Amino acid sequence: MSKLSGTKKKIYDASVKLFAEKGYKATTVREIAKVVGIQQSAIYNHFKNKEAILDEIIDNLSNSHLINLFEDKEPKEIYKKGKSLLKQVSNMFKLISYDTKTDLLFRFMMQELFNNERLRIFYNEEFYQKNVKKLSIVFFMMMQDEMIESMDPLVLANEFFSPLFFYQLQIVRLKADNKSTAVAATLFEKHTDFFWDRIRIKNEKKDQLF
Amino acid sequence: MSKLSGTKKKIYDASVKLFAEKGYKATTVREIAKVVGIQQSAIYNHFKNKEAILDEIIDNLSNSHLINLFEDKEPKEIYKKGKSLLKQVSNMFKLISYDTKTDLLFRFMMQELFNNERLRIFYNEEFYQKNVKKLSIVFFMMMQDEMIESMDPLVLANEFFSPLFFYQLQIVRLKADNKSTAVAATLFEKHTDFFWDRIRIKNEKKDQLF
DNA sequence: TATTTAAATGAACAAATGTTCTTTTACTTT
DNA sequence: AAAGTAAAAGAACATTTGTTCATTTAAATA
Repeated sequence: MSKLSGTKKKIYDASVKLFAEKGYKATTVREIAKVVGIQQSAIYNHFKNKEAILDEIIDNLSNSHLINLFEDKEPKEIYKKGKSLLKQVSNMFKLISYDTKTDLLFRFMMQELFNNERLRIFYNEEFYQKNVKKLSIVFFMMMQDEMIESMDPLVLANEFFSPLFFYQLQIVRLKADNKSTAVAATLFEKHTDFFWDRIRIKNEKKDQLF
Repeated sequence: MSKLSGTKKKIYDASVKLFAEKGYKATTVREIAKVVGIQQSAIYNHFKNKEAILDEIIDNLSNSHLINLFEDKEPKEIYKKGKSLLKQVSNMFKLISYDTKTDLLFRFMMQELFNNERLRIFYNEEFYQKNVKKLSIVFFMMMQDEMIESMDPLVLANEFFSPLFFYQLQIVRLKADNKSTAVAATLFEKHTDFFWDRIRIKNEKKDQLF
């Protein structure tokens, strides 16, 4: 997407912004053109029609940082990091909600989720399933290594994932009203602390001191 | 809302359905009229304009079951119920996502969240803050009664609330594609089990048997 | 029953919107 | 410099959409 002709990229970026802020249906071709600084008819030199812009945005979601919580590293390599790995994942969610590009993509995704089946498929497969499965593999390995308690890894992955998603939604929603996100932002770390502290297998020697 | 003239209620219900399924902007007055079975002009005998329908729906969200997780009971009366109270709250979320009326309201709320400031205020104050605060009071009392471990009650409330919200969104999304919700539905209970088991203060006598 | 009121119809309008087409401009290639 | 190509502008069109209005129909009231 980065190697597009200047104008096409501008149209694309303006559309992401407007679709995220107002929704696809409420955004007009004239508005997009105005943001780019061209005539509405010029848009059709770069995209077949309005829907083609939408399709291209959805196509490119897979390449965004929206979904790469693990930076493409394999579970085997990283599970030993324990809590700091979870901190890292939690931080990725936080970054997504604060980065000015990915937060628009997240908002766009939530905005159009119920209006676009392809987007629901992306959300389910790439954003949710893929990450939760990877998380559950990591948790499974942690269990085998007796770092954390044994239980259904998939349930555990969902329990770790879902608050992060929710807090992310909170941040993006608060930003939509230019409200302070400070309190909500602390919940990312507090979640990881709370979560890890309740699943980790505690050092018995330490415990017996009490 | 129930004591409206027949036609007004029909318009209202059809609008909720269509707004939830396609979004406010994408729904036309002619579509609403078609679902009701009248001419589009007849709608204006009951509502000033299209936006007035939207406003009335938002006004009435406060009266819906969408937000009453506790059935108006006071924390003092209910905190002693412990886990079964959490089960009950968890079940309310599940019911909302399966009830054919409230699931439309929830979908409507998520659909229009970023397009309507009044809706965001409702979401924040009535749906989120109110329930999380009530939850944190309940948790605080449980802590004082030494039923659960001591920690920040508000963090705990968020940790309990957020997965339920997420699973609710999952159900509604899956239903949008007529997919099976069976797996997602089990997560409501598993969340409560997981959560309670990790915060409750365990009976020491029992524990010492091991 | 006669009269008033409310609600539905059918036609129409004005504005908005996606899209197309022709012309003009600007840049690249030979 | 000339020719060719890509992109922008400007005008226009066909639909869609929210809304209005005069007229008819139905229901309630006196």
